[in-house]
Amino acid sequence: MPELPEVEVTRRGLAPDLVGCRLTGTVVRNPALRFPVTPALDSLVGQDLLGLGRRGKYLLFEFDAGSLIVHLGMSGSLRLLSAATPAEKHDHVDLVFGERVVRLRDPRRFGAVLWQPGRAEDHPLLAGLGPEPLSEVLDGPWLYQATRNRSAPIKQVLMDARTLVGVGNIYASESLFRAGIDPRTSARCLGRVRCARLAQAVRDTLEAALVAGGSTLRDFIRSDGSSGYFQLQHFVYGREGEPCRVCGAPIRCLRQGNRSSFYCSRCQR
DNA sequence: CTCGCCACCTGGGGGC
DNA sequence: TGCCCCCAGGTGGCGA
Repeated sequence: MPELPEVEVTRRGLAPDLVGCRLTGTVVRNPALRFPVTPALDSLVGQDLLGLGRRGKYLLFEFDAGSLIVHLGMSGSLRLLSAATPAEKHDHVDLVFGERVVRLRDPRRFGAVLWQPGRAEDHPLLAGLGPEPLSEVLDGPWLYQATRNRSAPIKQVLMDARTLVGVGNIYASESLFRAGIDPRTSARCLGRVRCARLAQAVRDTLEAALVAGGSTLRDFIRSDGSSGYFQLQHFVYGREGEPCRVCGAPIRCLRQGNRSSFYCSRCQR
């Protein structure tokens, strides 16, 4: 489900209403997410939320003693609701802030809710992550250097969080289309020019998706319950057989690492 | 190291 | 209708 734009849209939707508020309760209806939900969420009750951060696709609820790390997996969403709203199926975890509640819904239960004392970046899941794609770091020279000893297809290297965080299956396909690069190209075969084009394409794609509120295909909804609409602007993702928006050739689909990759064989070489 | 593949889990859609 | 198989936005962990 959520890639960087969807997670960031969620963060921006929640932060203005929650930062500075006191956590007054927690509810764990089903702790069996990808990892067991951190026991004793209760110990956070009474603490003030100092900030709501993000690292890659992880949301960081920052308290004085550490951070509650939340990952939305494939099908997770966080909504801000009245605390009186009845929970429904797949509503696994609540963070209650007085009259309001942040509710995690995650049908597939690939998400995670983990407590990390101290600095969130010290958590083992976050420690090995690559740089943020919307930071100053991502540019042509950096991408060129980062791909030199990577023989895997560029699509899979883009989706590897140790290379770069935040780019998942949708935005990898979309970024490669915008850069005019075939997703099967070995990463190390990209020259400086194509690396520069791809770095810019990743930034442009993620920023355009952010502006559109992310992509809503199945499960993703914003914290206020509304949908993102970037899916209406997808050039290739989910468009197999439909005409390329640039050249009209039919969009093709192939499997890479057991994931679908969509591309235009005329625009991408 | 890196790569390629499997696993986790539920639900929706298509084909028969 | 019902059943079965495939597919889905992520990513840790395994063996090669």
